[in-house]
Amino acid sequence: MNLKKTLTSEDWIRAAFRALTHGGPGAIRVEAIARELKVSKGSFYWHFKDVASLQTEMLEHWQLAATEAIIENVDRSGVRPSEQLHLLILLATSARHEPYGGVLAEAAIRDWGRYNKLAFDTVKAVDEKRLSYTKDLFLGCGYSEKRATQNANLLYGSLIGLEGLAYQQLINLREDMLYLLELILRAD
Amino acid sequence: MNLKKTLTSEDWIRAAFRALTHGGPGAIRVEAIARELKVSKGSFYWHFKDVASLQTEMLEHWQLAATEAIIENVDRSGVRPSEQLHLLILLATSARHEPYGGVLAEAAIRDWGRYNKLAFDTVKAVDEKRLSYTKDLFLGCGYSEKRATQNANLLYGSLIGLEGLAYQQLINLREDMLYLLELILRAD
DNA sequence: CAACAACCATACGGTAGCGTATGTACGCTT
DNA sequence: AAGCGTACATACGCTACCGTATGGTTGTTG
Repeated sequence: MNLKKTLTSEDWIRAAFRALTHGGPGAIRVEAIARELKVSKGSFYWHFKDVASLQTEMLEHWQLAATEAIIENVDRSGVRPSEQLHLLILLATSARHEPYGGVLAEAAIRDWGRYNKLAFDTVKAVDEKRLSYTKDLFLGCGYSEKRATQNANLLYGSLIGLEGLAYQQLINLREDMLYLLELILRAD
Repeated sequence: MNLKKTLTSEDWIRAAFRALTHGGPGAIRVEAIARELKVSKGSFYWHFKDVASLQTEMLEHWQLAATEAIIENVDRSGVRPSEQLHLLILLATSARHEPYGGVLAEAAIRDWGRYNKLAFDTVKAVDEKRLSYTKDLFLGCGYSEKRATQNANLLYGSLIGLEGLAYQQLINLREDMLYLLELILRAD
C-alpha cells in the first residue's frame, strides 16, 4: 500500500530537486515534472502559485537542511576539536546524509546561484555558516584568528573543488581531503 | 571605424560565451544572441548548421585556449620548479589572461558539464591536462609520484573551489592559495 | 556590367512551456 | 444524501524559441 492517492507540496519539491539534479535549473519545469509524477499540472497550480514560488520553497528547504545536516552530528560526537575536524571530513566525504539528493543537488544549487540572485544569496548564506562553523573548530584547536580563518577557507573551498574532480573520477575525494587536514594540522 | 559590416562565426561564438556567462547554458539561444548582436537569426544559420554545432565549436575553442593559456607562460619563465608553482598560482589568481571571459566562463562551462556529455568530456580533458601539468611541476621539485599527485590534486581542486567562494566575496583567493602552497612545500 | 557568392532579413510552421479558467471525482461532514 | 472543500484533469490563449524557405543587398570578379 505504498500508493498515495494525493500528492503533497513536498512531493513536488522532491521531484523538482530530482529535475534540478538531472537537468540543471532549466529543468525545473512544471509540465515536465508533472509528467514525471504522472499527474497534470493542475496539481502543481493547486499546491503552488507559480514556478517562482516553487523555487523559493526549494531553496528554503535546502538552506535549512544543508546547515543542520553535518553540524549536528559533529557537535554531538563529544570528541576533542582536532578529532571533530577529522569526523567532519569523514562525514562530508561520505555524503549520503545530505538532503534532497546529496552532493549532486548541492552542486546543482551552487551552479544555480551563478544565474539567480535568490539562489546566490541562499548558497552564500550556507557557505558563510559552514565556514564560520569550521573556523570555530580550528579556533578550538588553538589556532589564531587569522590561521583559523585561512584553514577553514582552505578546507571548505577544497572540499567543493575536489568534489567536482571526484565527480569526474579524476581523484579520490576522501584521501585528498584527509591529506589536506594532515598538512594543516602538521604545520605549527 | 570599428564598424564591421559583416559578422564572422567567431563573433557569434564570443557572443554565445557572453550569453553562457551571464545566463548559463540555457541562455545559448539563437534569437536572443541575435538581438544582442543586432542582427537576425538569418545570420546565425548562415554561419552554423544549428545550435548544437555552435555549442560544439564553443567547447572546441575553449578547450584549446584553456590548456594553452597559463601553461605556456609558466614554461617560458625559466625559473626553478618551486618558483614555477608560485608563478602558476599568481597567474591563475589574476585570471585576466583567460579566453572568452575568464573565470566566469570557466565556471559556467564547468556547470554546463554537469548536464551535457560533450561539455563534461571537454572539462574533464582540460582538468586532466592541468592536473598532469601541475603534477609534473611537483615531480620536478623532487616529490614522489604519490605525493606529487596528491599535491597537484589539492592545489588544482582548491583553486576551483576557492574561486567559487571568492566569487561570493567570502575569501581572498590569492592569499588562501599561496597559504596552501606554503603548507605543501613546507611539509617534508 | 553582368553574374555570382557571401551575408543577412523576413516570413512561416511547428513545438514546448507558462498561467488561467473551468470542469470533475472523491472524501468528509452534517 | 446533500453539500462542500480538496486535489486534480482538461482545454485554452499566449509567448519564446527552433529550423527552414525564400528573397534582398552588397561586394567582388570575369
